[in-house]
Amino acid sequence: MKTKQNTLFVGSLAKGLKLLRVFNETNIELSLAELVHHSGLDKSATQRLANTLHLEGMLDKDPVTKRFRPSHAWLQLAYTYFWSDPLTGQAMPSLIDLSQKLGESVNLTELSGDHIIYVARLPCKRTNFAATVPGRRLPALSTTTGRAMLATFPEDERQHAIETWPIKRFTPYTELDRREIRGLVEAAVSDGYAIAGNQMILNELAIGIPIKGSDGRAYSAVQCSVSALQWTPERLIAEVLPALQDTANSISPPSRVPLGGHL
Amino acid sequence: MKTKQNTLFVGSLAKGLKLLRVFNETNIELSLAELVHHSGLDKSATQRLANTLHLEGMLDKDPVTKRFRPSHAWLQLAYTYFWSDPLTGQAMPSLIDLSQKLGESVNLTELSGDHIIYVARLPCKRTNFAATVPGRRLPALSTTTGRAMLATFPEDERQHAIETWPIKRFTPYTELDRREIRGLVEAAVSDGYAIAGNQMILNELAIGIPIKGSDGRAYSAVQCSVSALQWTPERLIAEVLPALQDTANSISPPSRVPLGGHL
DNA sequence: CTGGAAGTATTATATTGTAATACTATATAT
DNA sequence: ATATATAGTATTACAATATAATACTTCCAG
Repeated sequence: MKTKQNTLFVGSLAKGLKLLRVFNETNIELSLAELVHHSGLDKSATQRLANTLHLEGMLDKDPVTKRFRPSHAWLQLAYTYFWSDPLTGQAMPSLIDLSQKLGESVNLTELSGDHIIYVARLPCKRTNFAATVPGRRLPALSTTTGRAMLATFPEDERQHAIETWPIKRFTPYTELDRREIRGLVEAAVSDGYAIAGNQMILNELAIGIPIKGSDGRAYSAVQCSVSALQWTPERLIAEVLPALQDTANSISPPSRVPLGGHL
Repeated sequence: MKTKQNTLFVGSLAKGLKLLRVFNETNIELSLAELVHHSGLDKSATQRLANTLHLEGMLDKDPVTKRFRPSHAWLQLAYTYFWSDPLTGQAMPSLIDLSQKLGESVNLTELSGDHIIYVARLPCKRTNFAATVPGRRLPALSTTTGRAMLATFPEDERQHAIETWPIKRFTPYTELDRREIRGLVEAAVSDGYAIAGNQMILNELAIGIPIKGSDGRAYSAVQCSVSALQWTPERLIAEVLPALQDTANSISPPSRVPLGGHL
């Protein structure tokens, strides 16, 4: 390993993790050769590392096609994560109540560097697969919860984030203009919530509100997303916002140091 | 590394993974010393490996207490798992419909060696935290879905499993007698479903049915769990079973080689 | 203020992972 | 069918890398 020339850095471990990270929405199942290609590691290293990951139960290997794919262990790690995150345990009951009360999809997100990550998802209507499973990471500036959390930050941090944090197009209507985004975040500052439509998915309308800590800053948020075909922003604010606020208030976030955003 | 003296085995990677696996429901956050203690690795190795995991974003480190805990990356891995598992995408819409229709909690499990693992959970009522998040692994013989899946296996495999697979006590009522379990599995063979109460959680009643592949064997199952205070087994069978069966039938499991059970 | 425990840093050493290469099996084309 | 290519698997000599011992630093508790 040439980078991180540090005696406290174990290159082999880092390379193994790199192999895990090659898998994603599109790379669902990979052959050794594909693993080599996507990881940038050489054939020998990939062979040994992938084999180790397989023996250790981190990768399943199809005995006939010889292709590797994520194992159940990946799910188990998430289970452990949920236990380690005090917020999830705190929030879960309220979120269930909320989703039952509204009959609409409810989500819990956390700030993860300059992204948000979905921690808990309670889908009530058929949607996008991506919108039904936890663990998705999205650019904070492109999401209602990201903007709602950012709105709780001091002026200077907020401005810096608006100027530098990443944005990505998901639909033809995804907001890409940072001046517009500034306006939306500032609106969230005064309103206490952020609302948006068609940002991630077409015909989706979402409203997000921050879960503030004792210092007034939010590192997590609750969101409700509904179909734009059946709802209007006005109705969302009138009918959903109050319940959402009750829920957010019922969750007292454990005070913790904010987390970095890797992987 | 003394074990696995194989040139295709990278010990450092395995040790790093071992460190990850030290975290669980109870070991939520660990100091370096605790990591040493639980992993069995020496101080130097633990130091280097934990540091690497931290630098690679797999472990968060509290800058003040210096303690390590699972990072958001653990959730992201689960997200990738969900994409890699064709069953999840296939089943999700039907499961959402089912949970909405019943107004009760619905779960999707897969066989993972001699355990089952919860892949998707759609909680509709407040419960145990453990019953609301995916990734939990339980001894197959102790669960309705495990028994329902096992019931689709040929006689000899079924018997072998009943005699050898692990069992664990969760409540004072958890069935521990393998002869009783045999009876329950055989009932599932003729009924096509398994039902049980108070096995994992007190006052919980659950019914599970297999999702059979083209060969007649099931490696996944759908389950519905309700409160024993409001339901009787009879009512569960009368009112829930038909919908559950429709759901299971609507899910055609992708034919795949069954998976091992590691971690 | 002192002692001890926990975290961090350094270094000489050889164990471990490496990369090159050879082997085998499977698939595709002629 | 046979040849050719492509992918997966196995082996080995070598040295780079991870190691373990040790020393340093920091932070509490007594």
